[in-house]
Amino acid sequence: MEEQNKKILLVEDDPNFGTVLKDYLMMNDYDVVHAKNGMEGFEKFKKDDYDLCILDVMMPYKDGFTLAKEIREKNTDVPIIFLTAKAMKEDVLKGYKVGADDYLNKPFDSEVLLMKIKAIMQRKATDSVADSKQFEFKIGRFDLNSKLRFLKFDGGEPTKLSPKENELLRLLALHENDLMPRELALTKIWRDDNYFTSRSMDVYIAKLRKYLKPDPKVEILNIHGEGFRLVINGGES
Amino acid sequence: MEEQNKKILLVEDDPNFGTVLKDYLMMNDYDVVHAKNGMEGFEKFKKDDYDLCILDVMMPYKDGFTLAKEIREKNTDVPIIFLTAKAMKEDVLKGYKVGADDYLNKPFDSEVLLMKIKAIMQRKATDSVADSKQFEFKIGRFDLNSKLRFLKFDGGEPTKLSPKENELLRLLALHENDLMPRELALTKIWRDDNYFTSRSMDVYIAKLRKYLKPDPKVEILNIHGEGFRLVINGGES
DNA sequence: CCTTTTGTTAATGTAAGGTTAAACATAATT
DNA sequence: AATTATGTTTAACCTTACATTAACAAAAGG
Repeated sequence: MEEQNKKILLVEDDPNFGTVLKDYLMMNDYDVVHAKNGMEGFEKFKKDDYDLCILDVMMPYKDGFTLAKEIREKNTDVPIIFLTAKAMKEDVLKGYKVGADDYLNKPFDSEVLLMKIKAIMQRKATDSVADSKQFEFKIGRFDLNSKLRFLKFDGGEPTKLSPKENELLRLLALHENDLMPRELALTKIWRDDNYFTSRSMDVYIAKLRKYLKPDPKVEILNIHGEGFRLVINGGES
Repeated sequence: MEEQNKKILLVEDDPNFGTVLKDYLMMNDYDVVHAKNGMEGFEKFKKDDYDLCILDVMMPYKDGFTLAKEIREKNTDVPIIFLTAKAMKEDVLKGYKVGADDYLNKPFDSEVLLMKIKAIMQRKATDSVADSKQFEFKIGRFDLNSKLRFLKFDGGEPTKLSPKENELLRLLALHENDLMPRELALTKIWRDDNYFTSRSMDVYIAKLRKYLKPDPKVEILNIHGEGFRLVINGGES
């Protein structure tokens, strides 16, 4: 079986440049979908799964950062590369905060872009081994569907989870019975590790504990200074 | 105990710039080792484990790329950031080929560097599953899980250990039946060897002895002026 | 001895975590 | 446009966990 081509979402409002770049990437064996603006970009993103997003920062109506934020809400993992005309510091910082994987100033060399793409794809390839797209978890008498953000108790009526609640519970479940380091959740979910995000996370731990109360065998334990542990008591006898 | 700081190897031949950068990074809670040239950089790299390498490209004797290649031979995973004065395309490509994680042109904004470092560490944070250090020990009838900081007696209810208790017991277990020098624990755990830390350690030895009391075969013996010895009596007959 | 090192317990101060509510922000609905 | 619902952050206050220090007793070793 030959390798499936990687799928790239390219959002670029300049039609000439966009077309040229699209063709160039396709010549290099990537499947490219080209959106002409932020709106369209988001629509196309929702409709399909992509391995990488290349976003122009300067676009009318909806700029690249805003688009990136929307994309991040739906998918915390997909790599994002920003293209920008100006090398403004604030922009770069803003980009990294939204979770940029890389940053390119126009005009850039297409070969350099290719290398960056390769490097990023490679990184993701190794990461994803551990990451293993997993969306459904059994947590004691609960069922978590992390894609729909539903938490069901004994197969009854599902409780809706907010994005943060959901992500946090998912991370905990991925590390069931094992340590889920604070830092991991903060960098993965909050994308920043400081006093406030840390307190915010504590608030969410409290919320999750409340949700999980119906099953006394399920607990979220704290490991002081390290992180949290989702334990299912009497899980394996 | 607070999170262990990330360790950065900085290889930069310009003493002024290097020192300033080092200080700046240290102010931001990174442990930084500064090497003044490629040779020294490689020596230091071999001697310790680093979470990130920041390499100047233009250096006498051994340039950053060559150094990076050597580093890659020993460690395929450690992230590398290149610093370079010129934004030459060949350089950038060469950098990515050697497995660069990022690339910065001098002069760069220090905040941007910080964000890049954060982003990279974040990426690596997931991988750390593969880190596999030694976390589990059998100590007589006890089981120590040094990751969760648990000490179980006869497979019963685990006792929670504090970070220091845990680290100290782990060090003792690593040297089971053998001398664990005072100095080792003090430098490794307390990061300082003076009267007070030494007394503090004695307090922790007392605590550990209390924990270990249930199994009379397990003892922590003192070797006057030298250190401690964790012995399991009748361990191997 | 008598000085240094170690054993042990208790007191203190600081940092981290638990919890609740208010503030803020954003999207959805009217 | 105004209102309501929803999600998230910030603030406040309280509790628990942890590390250090002090104080005093007991061994060790010259």
